[in-house]
Amino acid sequence: MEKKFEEESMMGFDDSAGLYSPAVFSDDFPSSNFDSFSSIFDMPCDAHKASNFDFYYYNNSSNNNSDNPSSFFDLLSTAAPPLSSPASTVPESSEVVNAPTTPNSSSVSSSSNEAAAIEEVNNSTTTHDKPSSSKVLKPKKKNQKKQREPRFAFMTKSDIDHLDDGYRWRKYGQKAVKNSPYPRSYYRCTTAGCGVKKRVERSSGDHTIVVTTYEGQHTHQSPIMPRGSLRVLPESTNNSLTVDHDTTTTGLLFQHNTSSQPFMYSSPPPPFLTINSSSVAATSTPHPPPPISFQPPSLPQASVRDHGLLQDLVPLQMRNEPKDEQNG
DNA sequence: CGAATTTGACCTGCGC
DNA sequence: GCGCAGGTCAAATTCG
Repeated sequence: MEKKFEEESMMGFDDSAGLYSPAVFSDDFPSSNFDSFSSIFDMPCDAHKASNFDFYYYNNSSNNNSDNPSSFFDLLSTAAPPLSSPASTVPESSEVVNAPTTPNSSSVSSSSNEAAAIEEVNNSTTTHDKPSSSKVLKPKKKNQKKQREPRFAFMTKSDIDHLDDGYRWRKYGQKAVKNSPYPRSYYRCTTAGCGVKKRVERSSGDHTIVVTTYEGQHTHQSPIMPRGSLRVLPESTNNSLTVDHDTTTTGLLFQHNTSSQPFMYSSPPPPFLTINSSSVAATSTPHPPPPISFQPPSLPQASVRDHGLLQDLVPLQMRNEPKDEQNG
C-alpha cells in the first residue's frame, strides 16, 4: 500500500513548535522517503496487521496552513469515527487520511472483541505461575486467534526513550528491530493485575523520534500525579472520568478503530508525558513552546464510553487557547 | 537485599 | 516445512 506524507508536515519536526511538533500522515505516505516511520506505516508486523491500529501525527506548526486541518479537532473529525460528542460539528478535513486499516480491522470493531482482548490480557497475567519445569512457556490455544488489546501509538521528539506517563513500568524485553539500528523495548505496567503493555522504539530514520505504543487498559489510577499535568481520573469503573489538566493540549492524535475517542497530548511539556530522566533540559525548557491554537468542541464528559487505555489518557475537556498565544 | 534491567533462549505467527 | 521477525520469559546482572 502506498502512503503519503506531507512534506510540509515533515518540516514540522523542527523543534520550533516544541518537543513534540507533529506532522500529518496520510494514506499515500511514501514510507521509503521516511523510513523512520516504516515500522508503523509499512505495517510489517502483526502488531499493525492484526490490531486496529491507526496512527496520526498532526502538524501543529503549520496549523495556519490551509493544507492542514485548521485545528487538531479537524484531525479528529477526519481520523476518528463520529464521536458521541459534538466532535461531529468540527469541520471536516480531507487533508488527513486515515491510516490504512487492515482487512482484519473490521473484525475488531465490536465491543465483544475488545472485551475478549481484555480478557486475554487479564488471563495472561496469571500465566506467570507456570510449572517450575525447565522453560515451559504458557500453552497457547492453537485454534484461538490471538487477539490484541487496542493499541495507541504516538511519536515524540525526544532524546529519552522511556517517557514518564505517570505509570510505573517494568521492562521485560528488548528486541532488535528489523531495518532499524535501534532496539524496541517492551514494558509492562508494574501494578498487580494491570496488563497494560508498552512498546518503545526509536525511529530508524530520525533517531530523535520515539514511537511509543500502548496496549491494554490500566485497571488502576496513575500512581504518579505530577503537578501541572493532565490527569484523567477515572471516577467509576465504567464511563465517567475527570480531566484535570492545566496545560495546552494539542498536536498529536492517536486512535484505534474500536474506539471513537481520539487520543492526544500536549505539545509543551506534555500533560502526562513528563521526562523522568536527567536530560530534562530537552523538555522542561524554561520557555515552553507556545500553545497551539484550536477550537475544541466541548466533549461531553458523561458520554465517554469505556475506551480502554484511552479512558485513562484522553482529555475530554480541552481549553480554548487564545490564538495570539501561538507564536510559531 | 529487593527491585529493576539486561539478555539470550524460546514461542508464535506468518510468508514463502 | 522452513525461516524470519515479533513478542515473551526468566536467569543473571545491575542498581538504589
